[in-house]
Amino acid sequence: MDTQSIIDFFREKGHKVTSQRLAICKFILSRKDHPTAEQIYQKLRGEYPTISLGTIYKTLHLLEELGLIQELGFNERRVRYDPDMKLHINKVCSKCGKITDYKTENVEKFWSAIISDLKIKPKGQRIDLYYECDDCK
Amino acid sequence: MDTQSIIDFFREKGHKVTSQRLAICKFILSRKDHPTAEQIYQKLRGEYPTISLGTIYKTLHLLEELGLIQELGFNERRVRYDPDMKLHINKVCSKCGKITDYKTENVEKFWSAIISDLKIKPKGQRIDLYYECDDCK
DNA sequence: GTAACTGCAAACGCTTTGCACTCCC
DNA sequence: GGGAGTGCAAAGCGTTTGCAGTTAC
Repeated sequence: MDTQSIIDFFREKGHKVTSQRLAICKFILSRKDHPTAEQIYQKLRGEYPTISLGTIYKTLHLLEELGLIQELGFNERRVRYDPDMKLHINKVCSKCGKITDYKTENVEKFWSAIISDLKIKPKGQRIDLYYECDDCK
Repeated sequence: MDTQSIIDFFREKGHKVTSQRLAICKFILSRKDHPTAEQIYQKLRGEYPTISLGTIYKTLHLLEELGLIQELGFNERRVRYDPDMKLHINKVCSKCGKITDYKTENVEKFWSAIISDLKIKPKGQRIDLYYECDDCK
């Protein structure tokens, strides 16, 4: 999603476009490591010295409402934000907490088999696989 | 897991058996609705009027360490506790938050195909499927 | 007897909220 | 110009921690 598409998207949905909102949105959508609000804050306060955690949270909630990101509660206290709304597996290292996304055709195939078994309309999903990553072995 | 097995299990692992610990353990292991610490507290304080939330949390952490239960962070603030450590899908209503477990042979096949693709030793998993339950439709 | 466990209350830390100020549109 | 958005600080709230008293073994 490029900058102009994001701007158009907000306006279509009736939300104003501010530089903070745009920066948070561009940042989270480009990340694959499921950052926390604090990490986003630390990263953006260089360019936007007056940005506040409150604004980060409000923007993230807006993005979730609009269906652009997903909140993932892991068993740390903090929530992480995942910009990938499509079917994928979060490979989570149970020691260091590092998260890597994983996708294959097999995931798609087997998931759709399960969905059709269940006869329900899925609204989303979240699949975690816990393991020990190479660095922690 | 019956009462005697729980007692034996604690002793084998070198932990003392107290009436509080036993009650918490029996309660959570029998539940399929992934209760929160507060719900466990409210339920048990009838029989154990002096039991404290601190004890509930300490016991739940012990049970997790021992591999008897799993902590599930959903996007509420509270953590839920799931006594089913085996492969299953948490069907989560995205409106009311109700959770139902689901298991089939297809789920097993789905997961083992993915595991063998990935060539890693899984240490656990967590699969959520979000939908709208009948009551919320 | 003593080390582990409990209960209480205070501390913690992430997240939310309220409100005056600002800035898109 | 007006209402949505921001920034700040305080409040909220689930969870953790410390410690004195208690209990299992």
